[in-house]
Amino acid sequence: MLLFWRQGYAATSVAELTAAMGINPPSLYAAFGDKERLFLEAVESYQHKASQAAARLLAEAPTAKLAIERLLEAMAQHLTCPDHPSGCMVVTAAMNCSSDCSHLQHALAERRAAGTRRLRERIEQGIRDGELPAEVDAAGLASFYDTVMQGMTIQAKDGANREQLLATTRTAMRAWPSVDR
Amino acid sequence: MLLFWRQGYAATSVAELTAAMGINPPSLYAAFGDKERLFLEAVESYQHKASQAAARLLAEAPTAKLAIERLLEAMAQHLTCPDHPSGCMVVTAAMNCSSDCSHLQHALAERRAAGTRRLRERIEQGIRDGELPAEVDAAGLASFYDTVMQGMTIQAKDGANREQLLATTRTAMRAWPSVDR
DNA sequence: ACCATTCCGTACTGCCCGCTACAGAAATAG
DNA sequence: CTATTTCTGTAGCGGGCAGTACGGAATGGT
Repeated sequence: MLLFWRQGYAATSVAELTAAMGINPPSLYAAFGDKERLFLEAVESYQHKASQAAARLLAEAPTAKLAIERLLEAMAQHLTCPDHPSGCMVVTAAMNCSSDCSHLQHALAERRAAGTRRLRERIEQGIRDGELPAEVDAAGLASFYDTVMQGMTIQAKDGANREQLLATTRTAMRAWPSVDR
Repeated sequence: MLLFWRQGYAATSVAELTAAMGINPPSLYAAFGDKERLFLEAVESYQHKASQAAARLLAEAPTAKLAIERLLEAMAQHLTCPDHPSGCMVVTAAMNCSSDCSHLQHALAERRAAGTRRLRERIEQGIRDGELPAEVDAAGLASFYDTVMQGMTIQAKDGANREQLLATTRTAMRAWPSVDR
């Protein structure tokens, strides 16, 4: 998972994977089928924790605004954690793929879309709770904060530190619709 | 350039390049040296137009806020133009690289950093012109709008249309510091 | 203790990669 | 019209890729 995370699907060879796992190619193929299924399992393992944590964050925050804010902050923390590669694996791992693995790109794009959907649902909840005017475009707002988080992945990969990402987070929260707008 | 743009450096083979150019490998190597230098020339050609247009936009806008707003709008237009691959080549083309081409990643990261610098300078100009309070963090604001643009590249690659990106642009402009803040 | 089965390490396959040697064609010069 | 030079197309180089055939070692049931 760490190799795929750091280098992406195509740039990571089976030889690197087997070396990192301390096994030989036949064991890898017996256990996972092929490189592609191993990749999908790695993504699944990555996202299981990440998306559970995000879901809890979104659910437990008292307001939609706080939910988004905490999610952005958690993302800033996650993207710059020194214990693993920087940036979000779901965003970067299948960015440069030739045409023969476009289904991997689509699989990850689908996961990103699912994340946006959860964001939108939390914002819609905020509208129902009266925190936001009914005419607020929940999908557009979710898309905006998703865009910011994906941009933060690029920034993190380019070496931005945590404080810089948190500053971006604070700036992004200024775009939250005010009650009188 | 279009191939590198769509697929990235590593995923584009010399065979594809020669086929697209209608030449044979020896001609390519005689003209460009190797695949890497061809890539750098393609990036240079890409960015020459793009960054000139951006510089003009930034310079000609009457205020810093309008400059950033028009830049974001132009970016939304560029990222979703149907005449070429979606997304920004400088952001995506060397995202997944193995360790042996990390210098290409750094070269593109440097170009991205140069873009952020131009943004910051325009904002600092706005501060000098009294459009913004002196205590505004120009670097942080530039970094924020750069983050949004880079996130828009991911969105465009995931199929977002122009109107969606323009909506994100409008939302991002709400984060612009107001005079009384 | 014996045997069947499962595991694993070596060594390999065919394939495509970036890149190039070389021969024949085209163009230019005398 | 020939000689020389420049270009270009074919065919192939070593090498690394994803994936596998197979023999021997470890395991476990009887």
